[in-house]
Amino acid sequence: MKTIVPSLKGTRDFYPEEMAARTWLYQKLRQVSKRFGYQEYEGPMLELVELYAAKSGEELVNEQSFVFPDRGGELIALRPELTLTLSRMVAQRQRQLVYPLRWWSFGPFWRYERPQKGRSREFFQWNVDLIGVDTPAADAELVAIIATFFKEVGLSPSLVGIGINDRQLITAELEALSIPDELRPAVFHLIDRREKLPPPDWAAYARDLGLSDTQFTRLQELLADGELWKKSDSLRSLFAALEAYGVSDYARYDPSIIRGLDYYTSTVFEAKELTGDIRRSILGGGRYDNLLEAVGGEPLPGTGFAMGDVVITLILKQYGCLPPDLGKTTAQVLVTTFDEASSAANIALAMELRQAGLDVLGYPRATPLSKQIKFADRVGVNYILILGPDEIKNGVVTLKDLRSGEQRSLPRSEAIAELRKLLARHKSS
RNA sequence: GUGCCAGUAGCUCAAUGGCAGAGCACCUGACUGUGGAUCAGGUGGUUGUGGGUUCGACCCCCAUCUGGCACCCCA
Repeated sequence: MKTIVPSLKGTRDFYPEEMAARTWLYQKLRQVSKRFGYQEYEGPMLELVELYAAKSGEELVNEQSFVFPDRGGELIALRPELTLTLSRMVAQRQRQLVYPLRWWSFGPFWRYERPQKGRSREFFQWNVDLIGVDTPAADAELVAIIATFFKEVGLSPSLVGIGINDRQLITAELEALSIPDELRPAVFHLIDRREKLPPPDWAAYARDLGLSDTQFTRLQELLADGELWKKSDSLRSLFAALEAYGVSDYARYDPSIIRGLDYYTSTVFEAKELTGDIRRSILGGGRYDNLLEAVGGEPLPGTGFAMGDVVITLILKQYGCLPPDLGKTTAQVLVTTFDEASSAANIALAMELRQAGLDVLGYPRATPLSKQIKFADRVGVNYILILGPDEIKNGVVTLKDLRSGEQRSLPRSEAIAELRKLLARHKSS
């Protein structure tokens, strides 16, 4: 074997089958986003590092981004997320945009992390944001979009769920426990770790942070309290709205959801697979009411979420939700090339079909029919047309259905209409 | 960035430190105007890469790359 220059760590090659899966996913996202009236947008893949500095979270920008100096010495980042780009784009036109603003996007992102199942260095992300309103109903709309998407791709509430919490609620509870403000980020992190660490380690971590025994006990009670949300006006409204949307079966209160990014101000949520072995979250999001100010705009509330393509694709594959014929050609017909003499007639026939709107493969060489039929079979075309000397003499074409194996000859002038009929029937069945 | 596990044909995997193999896939033929099934035959490898130990290395040692698991972080 010759040496092939390897692909870069953490990148993926999209062969036609994977590309078809990605496009399929994109179409689902697009459909759901549109259904809720969101508009598609896109930002640059390159941003100045300072856009992210201290707003996304130390680690994300300092350790987990691709950063390099450009020829002028400016520090450039391959975008690790979209929310700050979105905030900048909104801030730049803040006075002329119409609110509430609803935008969505699907594009590539990069994070310099150690690749693992469900995590690559280059990935695609669905971003959906609603800006200009700070109501629980706005958060509920986003959760409803997620639930609608799950339903649309065939993931039932028994397979995936959306956990919801409010950082303000937890903050208030921590204050009630006399946990000092400066300890809050650390305690948030502690809460975030609970399901990951064995209980003794978790307890040790809490002690190391300086929590007293009573504070620790109360914190555990908080996290076990499935009714805690009832103390929060906004969470009560949010869950009531989800009821109205008819998506309550996907959503549930989860006091341990905190999220890592620093810019979330109140509502936070996260979707996960409920039963399977994929532990990484499918998507995450929340409310970020200070972000516009942070990038130099006027204060403006916002809420949104992001879903990576890697985990969701694994899950869709696992549950057989992806269409089965993704690796197949999308061509509908193969026009064979019988021999050199009839080659021109075959090319002309193929072009006629294309002009009629059919997706048509030709065969760029005269070889035995057996080869061409085998090719059609393997590539996944269902119909083939044969136009050889006999057919040309009689003004007909031979149409073969590869699934049934049946074939018949029909007047050449009727070929298009007949194919359309067969394709329409096949599509509807 | 840390620790652990793995890497052999296109794929899934064998091979006590002693001749690199099987199944599937692929190609050819049985079948020169007809695919799938069956049968017969065939192609395919610098054992991830580079060093070392050894008479001899897929096997042991070191480094490195890639993937996976647990961290870290997060989509």
